[in-house]
Amino acid sequence: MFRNRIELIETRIREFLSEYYGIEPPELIAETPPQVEMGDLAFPFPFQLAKVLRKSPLLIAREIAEQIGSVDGVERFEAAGGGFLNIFLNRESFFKDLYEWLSDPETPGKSGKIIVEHTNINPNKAAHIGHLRNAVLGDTFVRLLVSSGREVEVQNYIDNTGVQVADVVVGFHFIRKMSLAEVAAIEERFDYYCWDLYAQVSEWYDEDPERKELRQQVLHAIEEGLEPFFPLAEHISIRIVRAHLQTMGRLGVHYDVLPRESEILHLKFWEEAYSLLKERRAIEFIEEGPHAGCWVMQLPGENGQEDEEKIIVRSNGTVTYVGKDIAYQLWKFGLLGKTFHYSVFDEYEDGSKIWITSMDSSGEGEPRFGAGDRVYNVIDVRQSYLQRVVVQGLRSLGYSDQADRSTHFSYEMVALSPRCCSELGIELSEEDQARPYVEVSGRKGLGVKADDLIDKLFENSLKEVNQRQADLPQEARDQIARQIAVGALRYFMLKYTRNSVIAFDFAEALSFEGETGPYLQYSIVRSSNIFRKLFERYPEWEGDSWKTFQARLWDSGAMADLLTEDEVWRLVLDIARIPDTVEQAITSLEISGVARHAFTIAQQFNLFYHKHHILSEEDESKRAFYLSVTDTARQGLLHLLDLLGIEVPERM
RNA sequence: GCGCCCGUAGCUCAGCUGGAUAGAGCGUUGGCCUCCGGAGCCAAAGGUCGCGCGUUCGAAUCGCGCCGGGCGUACCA
Repeated sequence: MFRNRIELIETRIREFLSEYYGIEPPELIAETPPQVEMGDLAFPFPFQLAKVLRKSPLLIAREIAEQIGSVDGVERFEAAGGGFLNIFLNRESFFKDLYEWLSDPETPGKSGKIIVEHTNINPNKAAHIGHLRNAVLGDTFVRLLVSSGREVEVQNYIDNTGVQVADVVVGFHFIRKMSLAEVAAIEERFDYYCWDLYAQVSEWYDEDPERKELRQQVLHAIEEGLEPFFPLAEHISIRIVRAHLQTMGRLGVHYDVLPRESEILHLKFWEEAYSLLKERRAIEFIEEGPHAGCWVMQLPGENGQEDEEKIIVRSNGTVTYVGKDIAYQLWKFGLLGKTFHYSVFDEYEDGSKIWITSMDSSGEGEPRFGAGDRVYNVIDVRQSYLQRVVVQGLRSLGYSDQADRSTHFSYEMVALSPRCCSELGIELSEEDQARPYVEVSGRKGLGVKADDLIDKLFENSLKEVNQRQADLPQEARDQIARQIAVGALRYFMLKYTRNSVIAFDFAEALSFEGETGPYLQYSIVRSSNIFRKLFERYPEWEGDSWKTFQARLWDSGAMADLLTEDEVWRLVLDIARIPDTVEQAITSLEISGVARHAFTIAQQFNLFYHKHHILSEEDESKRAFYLSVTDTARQGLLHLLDLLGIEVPERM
């Protein structure tokens, strides 16, 4: 709604410039003045016109402000600074429109299915904080897309036949010497058990590099479906995937389908892609040189760089990981001529199902996945090179449209601060001590497990809730503590820009004060409390009946006077900017802006809350006005937190 | 070597496609509950925006070159 207004104003300015000066102006960019007192919009274009019109920018801005006349929705124009054209909106009509928009903020549907792949954790150990960043970013991005009317399919790829699973199989079979039955009988947390085992296997390899032969042997057996390794690998990966879904489920992260590498293998996706790649000369066979005997793809060098070769098929005939990824990407766009079968893997509380790929049809009701119009792969920045290869694969095959619609949603890793390491009891080398952060390493078992962090957050918030809400039954307190823990964690993962490395620090992650999820939740709880108390004190305002007082105010024409206060107006403007913020987050893949915007609004609201005592306001129309503002902030924040996947407790 | 990213307050980070006096949180210091809940609010202190050129009416933002740090660059995934 804000955008529409701006566009109307821009059109009018454009008309005026051509009538009055007879010129076509450059791009009109609407900015926000540094202070509300200076106006609601600022146009710097007079600076650019100065040369053409041979007048000072300030003079131009003045002429326009004086001559343009009245424009719909605009209170007045003003020349400011060295030559800005500033605009003051008509606050009353603006506020009323905003209020209406908030009652139904969703945008109409758009056609085309968007596929978002995220999480994608190797199913051989517990999830850690790095995986949390991926899942929370991916899940939030999905929420943003859905709210803007897009159809979205969420895929979580499972590499169940890779080396990482093989390593754990090696650990169980050769180190622990356990059978499948014995492994199945393990009662302790399986993902945690494997976390330690995987680290142990890595050390075991280091002691004697020849032991890595076992990995190859196991890997081969898994691919071929041979006893005893294949069933063991299957058991491990399925059990770990369940653990991962459980972990992510705690944060409200859901998936539609789990495509597995085993099906990609057995349904011969790669063979299909391979023949396509050869047929269309996207890859070539190398006769001599260091890559002799390999099939490689040419990567056009960026800005004057030399072309590079990326090996897709090794000289021994086996395919690299990227090769399989190209096949998978082709399938995502429905370009492979092959597809999976599916069976139900699990069901969420809301009744929606999560499907997993399978070899055979499970019968009726099998959904159709893949064949998207746009694909986003949420993967950390370290995989940029491989993602570039995948996209080049599509392009080389002649699918340049699909290549253009393939997006690597990249983000920086979560690392551990040295302080965090010492808190975990991890000893660092002097060299590592001096670093700003240390990479998480599953191989070394170095990291913070996702569930441990969530547990700790829950424990801390429960302590607070027990203090503040002692009268509530335990179950209710647990529920609130859970919501706060999730709110804190999701916000923490979203507040940083994508390409900043998070040097994980417990003190910051566990904070509930300042720029945190709980601060946002608290602001909303406060606004709810106002209404609850209102209904207690003024029964005639109960439910929606306060809106009759609001309607009276709106008709009275007293609104304009009440909206003169800049603090209130700033809050209103910030709420009106929500759709822009969301749209910008989608196009720039930068979600932190949405998180920050929510914080800004919450801050403004808290300021307003402290400045005005709403319930004791004697003047009914003023009271109705303050309630309208409260309601606006509340709706805006609820909408934003919904997008961020953060629930709001009843009390806290 | 080459490519990508980062360098802004003591610490952690914002700063939109260049725009008006560089912001927030934490921490520090000092205030604020006869009042809708203090997970809150207010105030103060704290900055050569890594350095140097350049483009521009205007640069934290764009270009080039340095310095410091990180990550990629495998017949690993």
